[in-house]
Amino acid sequence: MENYRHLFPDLEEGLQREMQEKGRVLAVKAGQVLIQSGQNIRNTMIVLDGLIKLYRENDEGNEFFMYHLHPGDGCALSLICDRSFKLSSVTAKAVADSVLLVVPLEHTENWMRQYRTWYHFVVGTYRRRYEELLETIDHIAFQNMDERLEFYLRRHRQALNTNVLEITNTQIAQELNSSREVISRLMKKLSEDGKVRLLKNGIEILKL
Amino acid sequence: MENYRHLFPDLEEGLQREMQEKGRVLAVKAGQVLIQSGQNIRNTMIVLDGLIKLYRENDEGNEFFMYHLHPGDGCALSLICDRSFKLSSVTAKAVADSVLLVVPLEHTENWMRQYRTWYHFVVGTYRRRYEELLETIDHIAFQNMDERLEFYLRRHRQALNTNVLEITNTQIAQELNSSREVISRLMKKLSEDGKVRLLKNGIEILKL
DNA sequence: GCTATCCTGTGATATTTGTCACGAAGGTCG
DNA sequence: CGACCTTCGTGACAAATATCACAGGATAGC
Repeated sequence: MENYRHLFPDLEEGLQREMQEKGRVLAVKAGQVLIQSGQNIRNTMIVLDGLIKLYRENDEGNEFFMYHLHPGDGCALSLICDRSFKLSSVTAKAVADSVLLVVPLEHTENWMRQYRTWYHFVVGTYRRRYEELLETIDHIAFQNMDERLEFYLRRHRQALNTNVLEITNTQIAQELNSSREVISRLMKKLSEDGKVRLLKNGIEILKL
Repeated sequence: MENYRHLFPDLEEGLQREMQEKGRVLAVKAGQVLIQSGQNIRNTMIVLDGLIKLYRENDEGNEFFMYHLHPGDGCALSLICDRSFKLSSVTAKAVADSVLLVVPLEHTENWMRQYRTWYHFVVGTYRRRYEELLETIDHIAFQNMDERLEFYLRRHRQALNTNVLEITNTQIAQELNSSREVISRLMKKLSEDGKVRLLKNGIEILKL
């Protein structure tokens, strides 16, 4: 945890110490599922390193990409659980090898009243995620697949900080709840427009 | 405010007094717009009476129904604003004549640390709205228009607590970001299936 | 009663997206 | 090398939804 203090410049000294004492550092492998849909939440999770992806899932096994969590981000759903240990309705999966700080919920509720900076952290987290969800709704509600695909690519380029995304059309189709063929065709169009280049095992983003 | 105490059985005595002192009671007419997209938020709003509808809007004037606020509900976006006075990205409109409690943000941040019950109130509010948004995403992402329409009708019957909705197809189409004709056709189907009855100025929900 | 307006119903058609079928390219492993 | 797997591209088709055009009914205001 000491190595990660730079991620939380706004959190006060005492709080940082408590995070170190009460929290457990957990390393996870790329691809590992952290929270399964329908599982109880008993811990707050904060990303220290790596990258986490959050999905919404439904009964029939369809999934839908919500947003990424970067180092310094907390998982909104697990930050405030109101003691009721509600069921989680999303799936969190590590995109890259990642490191998490796991803190039992009983501590974080105390921090909420004890540390003004923690309150700001939680409030900021929730608000950002809420607005990110709103943005997602905008896209599904108002836009066509081609625009949504471009947005998806931009988002992923930014999150992974690379112009080359090693990802299959099948995977994209799943996360946008579309079908491989549709993505394939749209991708061809993007390529013809010079917006991306199709590599043999991924996509290079040229200008989006 | 005294008349509305029963709405907040969980809020502690001192807090209720402060709400009464610091808050301003505001009556609004049905149809009135409370928060316009892009407007600054400087006050927390809590619904005391009536019914408020929240919409997401985009640049081209399309709107999309998000959820209702009932008496006792706080407006999530305005509850925690993190002092940054961010722009609001939604529109709130009174469905019926309504009464609101308006509290300047500087007070509510203090309450957050001072009153444990306020903290729970805010946390609960945010979480519920967050999950409501998730549910909305499920519907747009995974379901067809007919299912979404049924869900819309159920939601409105529940919110308005009546089986007769005085609402036009045009209005529904807007809120689902569809078109009047589509709603008209689907409504006919619902009627043929005996799920609704089409009245001359509204819809009676029979079994949904 | 006349006109303007709003809401509705409906056919025809276009667009978007999903589904099915199939073949090609590349990779892995025995 | 050959069997197998995954991925991709693509044509043909189906389904869902949007759009256009138009007509009828209700209602408010004059």
